[in-house]
Amino acid sequence: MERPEVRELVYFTAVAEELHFGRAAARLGMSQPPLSRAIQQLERRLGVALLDRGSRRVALTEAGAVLLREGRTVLDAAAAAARRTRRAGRADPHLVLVIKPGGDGGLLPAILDAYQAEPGALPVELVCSFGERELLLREGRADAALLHRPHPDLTGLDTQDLLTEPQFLVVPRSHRLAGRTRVCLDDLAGEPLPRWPGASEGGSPGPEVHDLGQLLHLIALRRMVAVLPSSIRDQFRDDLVAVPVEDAEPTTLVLAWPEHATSPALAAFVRTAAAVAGKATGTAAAVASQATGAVAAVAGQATGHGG
Amino acid sequence: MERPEVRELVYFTAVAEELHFGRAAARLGMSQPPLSRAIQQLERRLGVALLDRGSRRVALTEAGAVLLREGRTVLDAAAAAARRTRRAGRADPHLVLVIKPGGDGGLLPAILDAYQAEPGALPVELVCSFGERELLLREGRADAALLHRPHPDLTGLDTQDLLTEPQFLVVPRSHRLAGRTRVCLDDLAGEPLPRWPGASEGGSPGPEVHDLGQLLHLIALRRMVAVLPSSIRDQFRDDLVAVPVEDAEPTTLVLAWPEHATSPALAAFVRTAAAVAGKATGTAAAVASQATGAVAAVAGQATGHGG
DNA sequence: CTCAGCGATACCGTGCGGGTATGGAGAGAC
DNA sequence: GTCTCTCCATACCCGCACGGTATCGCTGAG
Repeated sequence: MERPEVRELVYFTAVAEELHFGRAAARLGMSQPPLSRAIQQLERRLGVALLDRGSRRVALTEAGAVLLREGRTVLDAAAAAARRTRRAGRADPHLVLVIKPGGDGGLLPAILDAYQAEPGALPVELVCSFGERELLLREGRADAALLHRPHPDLTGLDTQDLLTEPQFLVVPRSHRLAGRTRVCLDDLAGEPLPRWPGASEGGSPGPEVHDLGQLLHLIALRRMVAVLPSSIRDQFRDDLVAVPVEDAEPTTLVLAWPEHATSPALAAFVRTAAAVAGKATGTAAAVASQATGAVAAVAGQATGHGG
Repeated sequence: MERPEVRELVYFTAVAEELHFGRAAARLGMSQPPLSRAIQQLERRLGVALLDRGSRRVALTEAGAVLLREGRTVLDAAAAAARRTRRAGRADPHLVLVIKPGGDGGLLPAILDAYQAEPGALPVELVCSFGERELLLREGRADAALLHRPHPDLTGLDTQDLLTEPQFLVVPRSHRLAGRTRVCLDDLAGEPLPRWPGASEGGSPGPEVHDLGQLLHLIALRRMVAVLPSSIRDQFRDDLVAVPVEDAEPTTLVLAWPEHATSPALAAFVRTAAAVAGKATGTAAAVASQATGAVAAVAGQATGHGG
């Protein structure tokens, strides 16, 4: 089979990113010759040239570009494997749920209460993060996350829809649009929109925002406006108003977890969340509809904890 | 970060599968003591017990079960990385397309012709496989595959719909259902259905089938019947007839490829296939609709080949 | 009680990963 | 042209860790 070793992939990734053996060696905390040798050995074992060595310039070959991309996924998978294994071995089993503060659609208290009432429920540790929430799942740092669809990249994750909400424009009372009964997206031309860490860089050049309080504060200060799900109004300050955005497509709150997860505790949590959301919205028919295979399959197993 | 090494994961996987150090060591072609040590070292580095060693019985801990599952994905990713890299470095760049013989909906000749007319088109190598076609993609052995939706597991793959067809029951002329103008699935109770390698084991206990000719032959011999997409009738023998199955949901022929693929040649192939399929079915609107992000993103790049 | 099975431990050799010193080839300065 | 600087490859050496053999210790079966 002739698989590359993790260490070799780390080395190659460093060189491929730096395009410079000396700097890569420094980054790896080693000297340059063994690094050169390791790359040569990797090339020999794969039977493929990975780098074009001009004496003044190092460049990736086609194969090298492929290995850089594929190797990163291997390294990510290995790191996630280590983290998930360690967490599964903890003496105090618990579920880690990552949320966007204020982004729970008001459902979270009911979900947590209902889950804690389940037999064999584990303590749920909440982690707040504005951006990169799905990254925490992929890295094995969390068991589940509350996200919003449409979402840039849900590959590798399974999901359960919880709640679909219309979107509202949030502005200070004194804003030119505050009196409108509805607006459309074109009305927002020129308005500064929030930008959270990790989100679309090129998009809106507004200030970077890290939590909901800060966001609402900045809106109140007329530094920006935002388009948010309707449930955000539960957490409103007196000086803000929400106006329906008629041509913004509704957003769906989804519970997401790493695909192929097998933890019974996670399965119970997903089931509970779907049931609570279904009860809250009355669409009981949709409940437990779409929780994807792996977790559904283990729903019957005995006990276990977050992995 | 403390990532496990590939070699350690291979060792652990062997022990976890055998639940026996001696047999695992034999399978790995080594002796038992270094294997024991390696597992101990892995456990020390992860800070987690992976195995319960009863003196007569070895069992997986919770953490061990997690690492077994996660480790397999790491090993698969590493093997796929090696294969894709090797293939990208081949002197004769080409695309590998895996098809089910007879399962191309009649579109394949037109797609191949149109693709070869594209600037920078690579030779396309066809690989025929009845079962496990998506496995070849995941393993890095092929660049693209023709599959049918609904499909058991498309995770990790991007897809482009090509053609949606109603399904027909295929029976010999002398069959009791041959004269019907339509049937429904209930009519098939008791009929032996084909079983292809890798497909649902528990399902239909019919003979195992490896290619289309064999399948049609077996149907003609009254050893089985099959429900197949309508385009199958292009390849019919005189002694078979096709009857519409009114309650079988239509099947969609999809072109699938590993997600995050970046080969421009593959992007061109996907574009061409979508265009040909759109032209054939008249639904030009759907063309290039849904070819997912990564490949679409590289459609503009210069040249390259199958990775 | 004895024996057999199996994993852990002890000990040893060698191969490989990593270090230092040096070579050699291309690009730029003059 | 040649001098020099940069940067990767080669040569050589060392220590460790991986793998092998021998043996121990535990435990369950008879």
